[in-house]
Amino acid sequence: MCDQCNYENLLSNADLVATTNRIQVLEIVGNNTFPLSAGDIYAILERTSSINRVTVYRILDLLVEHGVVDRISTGGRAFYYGIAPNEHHKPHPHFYCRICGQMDCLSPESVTVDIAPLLKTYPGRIEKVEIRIDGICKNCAKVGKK
Amino acid sequence: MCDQCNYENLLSNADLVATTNRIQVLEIVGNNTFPLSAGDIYAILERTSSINRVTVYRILDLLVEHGVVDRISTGGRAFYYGIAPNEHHKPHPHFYCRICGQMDCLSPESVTVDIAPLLKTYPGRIEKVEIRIDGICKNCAKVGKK
DNA sequence: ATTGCATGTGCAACTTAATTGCACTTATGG
DNA sequence: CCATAAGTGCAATTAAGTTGCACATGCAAT
Ligand SMILES: [Mn+2]
Ligand SMILES: [Mn+2]
Ligand SMILES: [Zn+2]
Ligand SMILES: [Zn+2]
Repeated sequence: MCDQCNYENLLSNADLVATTNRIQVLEIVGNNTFPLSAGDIYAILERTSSINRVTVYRILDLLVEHGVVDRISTGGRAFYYGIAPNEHHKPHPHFYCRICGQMDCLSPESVTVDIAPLLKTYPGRIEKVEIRIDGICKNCAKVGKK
Repeated sequence: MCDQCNYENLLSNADLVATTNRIQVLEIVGNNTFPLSAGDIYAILERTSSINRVTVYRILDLLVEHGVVDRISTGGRAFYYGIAPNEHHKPHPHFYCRICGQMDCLSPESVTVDIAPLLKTYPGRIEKVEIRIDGICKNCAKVGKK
């Protein structure tokens, strides 16, 4: 297991004390193969822990602020969270199903982007490029809900 | 003024009765050079009209559903709305300032995207590709808020 | 003209996701 | 041990959007 996959290291590398709550939140985000909402994360945690809902929000904010976790917008009302891009985890687009709310990670190669022209001309500070595909996932398409 | 720039035509072409309220909402969205939130749109409208807040939300939903208006997600909590892509209005990315919440339309050429590989392999239905750049706009960068 | 119906709108109440204020707890250095 | 800061819990609040239901308006069939 590499340094980047050890959640305690990920936290301390980001100048964050590795508290039990933080580790647990980060484990859920990191072990999941697709991004989850704060509500999803809390629902999973509360089965085994007595962590407070607000603490989950605060930890997620903190992890986003320190670049450990990525806050991903959806076609819906809640944010989703996934491990932030790093050397072991290339930036990649996501697919959001407008029926079931499930978010998929797409391979970095599935969509190619070039923001060079923007970088040359944009007068503000660019911090993040988010690419999201919206539609209906395989499962929901099968069920035939249009 | 072309057909696509006449808002009453835009509505009837989308099989929507051109009521005063719908025209007014569409005018605000269409005449603006950058996307606005439902709250922004309502704030502008209520100065001169007695339209209800809920009606604004319902009209925006309807316009999105009929492909007249585009619902754009941000790095923040509210959706923004702009004229949907059409032959006079190419799809383009947006910039969202995390400080002031202002959203800019970027030129279609500023970012190039190729989703061909995804289209070949993705098993669900793809309805929309959204590209959003987050960061700090020129004005807010100047003020020096980090 | 009167009725019936569908569409459009207004208003109050509600929901969801997230945030805030403040108190309590835990960890750490002196 | 104490002082302080960091971390957490809980209740209340907010922001954005949604829902239910009543009223209004337009139009077609009688
Ligand atoms: Mn991902
Ligand atoms: Mn635009
Ligand atoms: Zn789905
Ligand atoms: Zn700004």
